[in-house]
Parts: sequence; structure tokens; C-alpha cells
Amino acid sequence: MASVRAIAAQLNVSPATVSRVLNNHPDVDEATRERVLARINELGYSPRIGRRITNVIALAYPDEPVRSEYGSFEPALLSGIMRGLEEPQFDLKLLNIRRDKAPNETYTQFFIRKGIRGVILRCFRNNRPTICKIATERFPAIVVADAFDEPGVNFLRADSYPSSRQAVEHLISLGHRRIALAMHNVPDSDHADRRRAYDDALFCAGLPVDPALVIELPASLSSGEQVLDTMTGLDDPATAIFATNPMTTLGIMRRAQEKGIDVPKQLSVVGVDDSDVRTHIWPRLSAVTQDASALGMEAARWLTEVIASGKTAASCRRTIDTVFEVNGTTGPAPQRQARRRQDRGRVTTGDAEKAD
Amino acid sequence: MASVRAIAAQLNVSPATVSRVLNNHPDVDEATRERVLARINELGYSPRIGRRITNVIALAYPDEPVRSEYGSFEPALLSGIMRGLEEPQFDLKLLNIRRDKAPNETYTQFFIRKGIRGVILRCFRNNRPTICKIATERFPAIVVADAFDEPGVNFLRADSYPSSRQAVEHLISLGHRRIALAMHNVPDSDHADRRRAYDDALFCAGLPVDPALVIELPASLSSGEQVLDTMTGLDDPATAIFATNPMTTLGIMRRAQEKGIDVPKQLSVVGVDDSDVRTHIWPRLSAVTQDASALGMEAARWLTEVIASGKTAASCRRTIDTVFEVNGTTGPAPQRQARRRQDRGRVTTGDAEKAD
DNA sequence: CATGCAAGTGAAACAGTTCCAGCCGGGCAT
DNA sequence: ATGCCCGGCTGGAACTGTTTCACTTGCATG
Repeated sequence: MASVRAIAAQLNVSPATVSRVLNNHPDVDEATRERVLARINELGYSPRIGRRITNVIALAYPDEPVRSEYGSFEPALLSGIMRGLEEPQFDLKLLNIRRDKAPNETYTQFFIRKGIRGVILRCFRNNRPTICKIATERFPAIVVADAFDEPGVNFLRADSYPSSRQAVEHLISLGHRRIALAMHNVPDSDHADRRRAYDDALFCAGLPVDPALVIELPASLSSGEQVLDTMTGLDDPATAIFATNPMTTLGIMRRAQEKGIDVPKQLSVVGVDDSDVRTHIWPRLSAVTQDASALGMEAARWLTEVIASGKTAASCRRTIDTVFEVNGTTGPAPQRQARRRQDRGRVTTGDAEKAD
Repeated sequence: MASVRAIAAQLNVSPATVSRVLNNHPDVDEATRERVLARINELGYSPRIGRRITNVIALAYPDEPVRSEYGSFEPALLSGIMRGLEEPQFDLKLLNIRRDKAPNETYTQFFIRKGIRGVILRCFRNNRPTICKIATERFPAIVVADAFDEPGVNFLRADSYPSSRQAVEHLISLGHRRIALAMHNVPDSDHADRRRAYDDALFCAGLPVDPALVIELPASLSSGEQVLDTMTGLDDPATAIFATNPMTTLGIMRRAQEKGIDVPKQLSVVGVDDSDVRTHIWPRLSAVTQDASALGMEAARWLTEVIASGKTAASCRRTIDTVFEVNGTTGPAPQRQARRRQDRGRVTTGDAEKAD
């Protein structure tokens, strides 16, 4: 609605000045800049090319672009977003906030300058304050794959509590009593859900939560190895591990195979999978699966809908389901005397068939 | 250089008409459209917003956006592109050609309409003609991860011939004589390189190429399983497999572990890895590795350089190196009598330590 | 005190797109 | 035959946003 000239007229400045503010040019008086920004926030503004409004949204990363450290979550998410943008005919830009945003401009300013009308945000380690800031500026935005208590922050996430709880209960029903939990060492809502599911499942089964069985580490292969070493090395070792992120899970599996620990005969493993990694290895991972592609598609649809309808007050705090999928890495708890074999090489497992 | 009004003046039409042609509006006479397009191709054209030229390039997919079927090649590539765009201050758009391009517009028209000044192209199954078409239109473009004989097509790829040959020679030096080759079933230059390397390495070692040991299948996990079943089921089975794509390699490993075939004691496997998948499993894959991130970064740099300098005649037919990395899936060829054990369950491998 | 420099601003020029009015030719009813 | 209407096509004008250039103003300095 509001054009550069309209805003300029209201404030008794020239369109040139408004444009300069929008593009973060240095030579504009601080007071003037404030006035213009205030009015823009008040009236709203959509970037245009000529008379046409630009139908572009962005997927914004707080820092490093498109890390592949979370397995194939990112491509699955991107693929979903592209599908979600198909029908409303929007384009997608990729943004690196740290790199492109000038320190002295607001987020709204930054996004307008980049010619986008809305933004899908990825939430990582330390950028929760950033996201809250963006929310208070009321620029159309939605966070994927994380949850926020702060009002005004829109998000779409997969709630892994139910299926995480199913996972732990599944392990309990298989006779496991020493179930380890390998957590991510930075708190986000997903991992909090999984922690709660673990606690609740144990509590309801009358099992204690042993602090020695809970470990917090970065999401990485080597963390997984450390988890396996720690949990099988205890005096009363774990017979099952629930790992709350994909890379740690892979690390656990890799280390178990390296040490010749038979999964699932000697140790059961439940992981979390964002994409199809669980099927890439043998045995196929029993895992809590979240559909990153669906997450992306839904987020894109919500955002474009909000933009198109102009309902800036719309709020999204949606949750989609995750699924616990039983595959080959979970089995009955081993007999007590069979545990504690510590040879570092492969173990004889010729009795495999009989045990099934 | 050429603006809408300049072109309009040269052709005695109005700027409105030129704009309509550029945006593929239906209500413009076919003859007029042709004239305008011809002049635009002649003079060149860069999309602008107001007086500013837009520094945006696109990563264009022929069809489905950002398939994750090639493992984490895509995120690694994207990450590299973003890094490559950092210094020249360009933005990146994601484009799905099939979805967004109108059938009756040229590629140049399409890209201009999307406001981009250059494009990085992904080459898949059937879009080689598309890419050649784009090249003849002379819009700034570069293909990543494939090679073209056609002049005018710019590309940047990783040459996997030397390291593929190293890989096969490595297997030969380990005593393998029955080395299978699992190829992708659609021809592209990468896979052609690997085929040549296989043939040459065998030939130079005085070994015959047995057609029974060469198989062409889609890049997928199930293909890998089929490869393993076929190659170990021969009367004179393979003792090593070279798989020319990541997913097939994973399928082979998965199936080998499922059948209890010990890699590398009973069977050696060499794969190809675009990212870090080779380290995600145990044993770590011996693999020909290509740095998708470097590919993306170099492509982005070349493209932005061409755009900035205006050297539309510039040509890029570069190749970066791949590396053959020896990890845990390659070992000495098994003794002849030890082969042909066909029990479907796990095999006793208690003598593992001694063999080392 | 005059001069010069830097900051800040606006008018104008210029970039692209769309709206609206008009032209023109063909089809159709009277 | 003639008048009318309608749709294809076009251009002018209006309206986007951005940049260039000239100008004012205030402050420091010779």
C-alpha cells in the first residue's frame, strides 16, 4: 500500500530520502532515518519492481549457509519449501543474515532491501534472540523446526514427544531397564520434548532416571562414538540408547560396528531421522522420523497465505506429527550374563539365526 | 546497458510493449515479439530495479527442486555457492525451470523475467538439450558437475578419471582380479570418466574386462543391493566392487552387512562420495571423493566475474581434482578357497584379529 | 572574516510496470 | 449494405524505486 513517495509526502521529505533509508545509505541524518523507519513500520511496505509487487520470500540462515551437518535435513526442507511455493507462484531467495545484514539496520529494513516479502527462518545454536527480535518487528516470518514460548513468534515444528515416548516405551516393553539418553548439548524445544518423553516413559514404567545414563554432547559423529563408549563402559552398562539427533545416532552405530557390538542383539539403538538416512545403513535404524519436506511445504504455504491476504496479525504455532518407526536396531534386552564382553574386535555371532 | 526505453526507441514501439514482451504477456503481436527479442539478444539486457542493476544469480534445477537422492551433494554445493557469492555481494535465487518457464518464452526471457543476471545449472537425466539451448542463447550460465563437448557450454566439474583409476589400481595391487563396476544407467561425463578409468586400469594390468562384472543401474539403495547380489552370486564372483555413485555404494554396504558378508575381508568396496557420507558408516568407505562445496564456490566466482566484467564471450571448461581416499572397505583379495560361502545369515568371523 | 569542506537533502532524470484509452479490423444483426 | 460491437494490439500516462547532481547549511580553518 504505502509507496516511497507516499511515505515521503507524509513526512515532508523527498522520495530520495526514503529510498536512502530503505537501502541503508550512510548519508542520511539519524533523526530522519528514525522518523522514516517508524512510519514504514506503521504503514507496512512491500517491495516493488515498477508497479508490480515482488512475490519473493527468503529462507534465511542466521550464519553459515545451508550447513549439511544435520544430515539431509536441509535439502529435504528446501525441496518441501519449493513445492509449497509452487501453487502461490512465489520465488525463493537464500539469505545469510550475518553476512548481508548491516549492523545498524533493522531486520525489516534488511528484508525490504533484499526485496522479499516474508522469511522462513532456521533456528540454530545462538540465534533465538535474533528470531525474537524479528518477531517484535512484525515482519512476516516463520520459524521451522523449533518452538518458542515468546508470543508473536510464528513457528511450525514437528512434535516429537509422542513418538519419542513410544520409542522409549518400546524399549521398555522389550525388557530394557538401562536405557541411555544422548541429548544435544544446546537446548531447543525439539530436544526438550525428547527429554520429557524419556523422563515420562521411565517414570510411568516405574523406572528410575539414572543421571549416569543421560549425556549431553554436540550433534556429531564423534559425540556418538563417545556416547557408545561411555554407555557400554559403565559398571552397569546401558542395554539401549536413545539418541536425539541423526549424527549422534550414526556415530553410535559406526562405533558399535567398529567395536563388534551386535546391534540389536547386544545393544538396542533408537535414533532420530530428518530424512532417509535411517535406511542408508544396516541394520536400518529404528527411529523417530520427522518429515522435513512436509515442514518446509507447510511453512511456505502459511507464509505465502499471510502475505497474500495481508493478515499480518496471523499467528502460527503449529505442530505436525512425527512417527516412530521400528526397524532393525531394536531388539529384546540381552540376558544379564551375556553383557560386559569387552573384547575390542568382532565377536562371534554364529548363533544369530537361533536367537531370532 | 540497454534499457527498455532504449530498445523501444530503436524499434519504434513503446516501452510498455517491450516490458510486455519481457514479461511474456499474451497480448502482444507475434511479429513484434520477435523483433523485440531479437534486439534484446543483440544488445544484451540486465534487469534493474529503479536505476540499480540487480545482483542476483540463480541456481536452476531442470525439474524437481533440490533432490536429495544424491546424498548431501546438494547442500554441499549450495553451501559452496553461498560462500562464493559472499565477496562479490550477489544474492541467490532458486529456480525450477519446468515449473516456472512458460513454454513459449526463451530461456533468456525467462531468466530476465526472474530478475537474474546469470545462472548456475544442474544437469540431470534428460536436460542436456535444455542446457545446450541455454548456451546458444548466450545467457551467462555455467553447469556444475558435468561436462559437455558442445562448444559454448560452460561447465565446471570434478575430473574423477585419475582418482578412479587410482582406485581400481589400488584394488588390483591388493590382489583383486575380479573387480566389478557398478555404473549409473544414464550417461554423463562423470560416469564416462569412471568407466574409462576402470577399463584403462584393467587393460594396463593385463586383465580382461568381463562384461558380466559391469552393471548399469539407477543410482539408488536398491540398485546397490542388486549389485551385491549379482556380483557375489556369479559362478566366478567378484572380490571387489567399484560403485560410481554414493547411493549405490551405500546399498552395496547395507546389503553386504545384511548378508553377513565381511567388508573388506571377503569383499572390497570402493565408492564415490560427494560429501561426508563415507565417514558416516562403518567401516569408513574407501572412496573417490569430490568436493561439491568447492565446485559450487568456483562456479559462483566464475559466474559473478563474468557478469561483473561483462565479458560474455568468456568460456569456462574447468576441471578440479578429485581424491581417492583409502579407508576401511578395501583389503587384500580373499584366498580362492575361502570364497563362495553362501549362507544367508551372519558368518563366523572370530578369526578377525589374526588376519590383521 | 572569508574560504573550504563535509553532511544532508531534494529535484530531476532515469529505471520498469501497469492502467486506460484508443485504434483497427472482423464478425454479426438489421 | 450499413451500422454496431467486440477483441487484439498498442501507446501514453501514471506510478513504482533508485541514483545523480546541485544546492544549502553548518562548522572548521587559514
